[in-house]
Amino acid sequence: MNISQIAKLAGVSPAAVSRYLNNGYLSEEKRAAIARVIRETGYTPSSQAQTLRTKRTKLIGVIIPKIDSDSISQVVAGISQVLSEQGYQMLLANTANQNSRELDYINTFSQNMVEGIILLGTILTPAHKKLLKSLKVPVVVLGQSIDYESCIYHDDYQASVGLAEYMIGKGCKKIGYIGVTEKDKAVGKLRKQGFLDTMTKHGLKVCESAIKTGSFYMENGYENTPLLLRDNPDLEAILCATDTIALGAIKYLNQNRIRIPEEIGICGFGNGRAASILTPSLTTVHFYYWECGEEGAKILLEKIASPDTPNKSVKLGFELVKNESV
Amino acid sequence: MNISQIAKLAGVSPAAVSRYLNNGYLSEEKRAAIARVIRETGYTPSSQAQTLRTKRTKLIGVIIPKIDSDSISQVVAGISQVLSEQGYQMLLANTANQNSRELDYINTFSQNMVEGIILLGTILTPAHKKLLKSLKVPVVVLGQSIDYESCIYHDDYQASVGLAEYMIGKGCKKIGYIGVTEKDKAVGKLRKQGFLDTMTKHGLKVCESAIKTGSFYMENGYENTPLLLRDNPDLEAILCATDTIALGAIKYLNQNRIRIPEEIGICGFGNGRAASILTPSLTTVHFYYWECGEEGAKILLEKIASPDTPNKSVKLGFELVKNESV
DNA sequence: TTGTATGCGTTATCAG
DNA sequence: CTGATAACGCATACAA
Repeated sequence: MNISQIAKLAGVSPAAVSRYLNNGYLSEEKRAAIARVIRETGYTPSSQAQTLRTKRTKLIGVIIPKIDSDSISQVVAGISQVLSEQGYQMLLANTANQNSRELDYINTFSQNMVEGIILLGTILTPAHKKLLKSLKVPVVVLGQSIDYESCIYHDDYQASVGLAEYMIGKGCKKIGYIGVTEKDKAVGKLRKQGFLDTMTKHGLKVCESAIKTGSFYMENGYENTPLLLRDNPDLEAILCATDTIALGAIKYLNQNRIRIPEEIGICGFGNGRAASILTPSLTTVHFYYWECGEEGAKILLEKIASPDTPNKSVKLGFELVKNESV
Repeated sequence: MNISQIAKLAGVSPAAVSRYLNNGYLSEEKRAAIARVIRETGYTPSSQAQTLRTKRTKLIGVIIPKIDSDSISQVVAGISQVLSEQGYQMLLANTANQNSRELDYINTFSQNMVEGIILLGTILTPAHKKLLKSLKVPVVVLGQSIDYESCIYHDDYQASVGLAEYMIGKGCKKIGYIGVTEKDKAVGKLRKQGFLDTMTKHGLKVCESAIKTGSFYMENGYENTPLLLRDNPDLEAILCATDTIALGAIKYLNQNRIRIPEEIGICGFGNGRAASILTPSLTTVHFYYWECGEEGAKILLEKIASPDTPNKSVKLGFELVKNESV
């Protein structure tokens, strides 16, 4: 069923039907006639053909490193809400932690298809910068601070300082750290730096063996905690770069009957669902993930509406969640 | 940049370029010439125009009730993997638990855009049935058993029987239940029925006040647990229809220093990330969520490839995760 | 206010 | 093997 068949049935020209669809000039009678035919036939215009003409797809590409993560799924939920309110659809691409696929998806998306791209950033390489700057479609990067595109990010450094101060305030002096690759500037580098700087400020040493690095998964915490304890028998607490890593650490400690926080204190980042349920509940920081997605989508839609809007970079706050694990 | 400009630059006809793009008949020299021009210009074909001709969008619509859920995000991850392997993109629609929006999205998707739809089912009404049966595009329903479309679902009933048997085997006689609306056949009705049937089979009574119903969120468990305890002072255990609900119950019990499992046993469904981390760890059943998404996507792609494939309905198994909470 | 004619970028047909 | 040409379904400039 296409526009000219409808026109024929309604006894008008295809152009009239098009005008009907787009609220153009039309007499009441014709309007009514067309309305009736469309209702009876259940006709809907082809969005492909519309796009071919108007160049508007109403599609936003969203690229994420993984979907089964508390924090990311919240960001996506925030994005999803704003987009659907504005009549946009979300094309979701999951790189499954294969960084190179980010570039592929950015390309695929930008070639055609989407009007804008939201990238949940992890490791942003020079190749990213080059590719992103070359795009015709607007981009917003979430979770990492960059200077060549609009971005929304969390105050990872200060959050880390906050947690470290809190741990030190609780009397911990010998604190270990389990993090992720520093190639991830937000989660890997800044959180670690905030910790180290705070320790230094208080005159506390952190030797090389008290710092471990691994993946974004629970295994990281589970496998590095015993190493940390082996290398630092007098360890009093562990700061983990994410709640998920902290969960892995807790799993190991529980299994080995090491009491939290009496023997070892634990902190994470992200305030995931499990944090408040655990016994003892996990001390962590709350980041505004949902808002991050929401705000990111809004900024992207603004950029689409007026392409010459200057880049914005928004730093979101955080809240210390002082629970019982330290 | 379009196909005829490329053709002009390469000194061939647009048709030749099209053939180049689609692996048609072409001499080596022309092929080389076209390849060079395409490389130099960075040309990519317009997927809209391609679609307009071929009717193929390479888009799959996926409709979910919420994104920030352990189980759902795993299903989506499974779907995502299969689709991307096959060169399909995923259009994700999040209804945010507004059931009516499911119908809207099914309509939007099916009108144009997508070649197939995956629906993560919750409450399937007669309106759903009518709409789904009227669609031209293939559909696969995940998580609910229905007879008019292909579906992949879990053995909710037997899983519930398994948990109930296990609890009874542990000596519990007075068991309460916190569930969700029975309009959700899989999670609401079957899980409850499996529990009730098993209790009856063992000659154990479950009075009305030992059964509570609420949302899919933690609040359900958190708010209904005290009611359950008030109405049934001699309660020995609670079976919760989801891990998330169980987490809410555990939160309440922890806050009120009611020991698990000594005073009250707890079970859930789903084997979410938190289950094994909790102390005591949560007894639950493992469902194959990732595989559910994977299998669903495969079946959908089969249906797209050969539209007259008969409907399939696949029941996935489960595994009892015997942890410490009961 | 209305209709005609044209083109968006591609692919399929068909004659060469 | 190749190229001209006609669709695909729609929106718009322009003429009426």
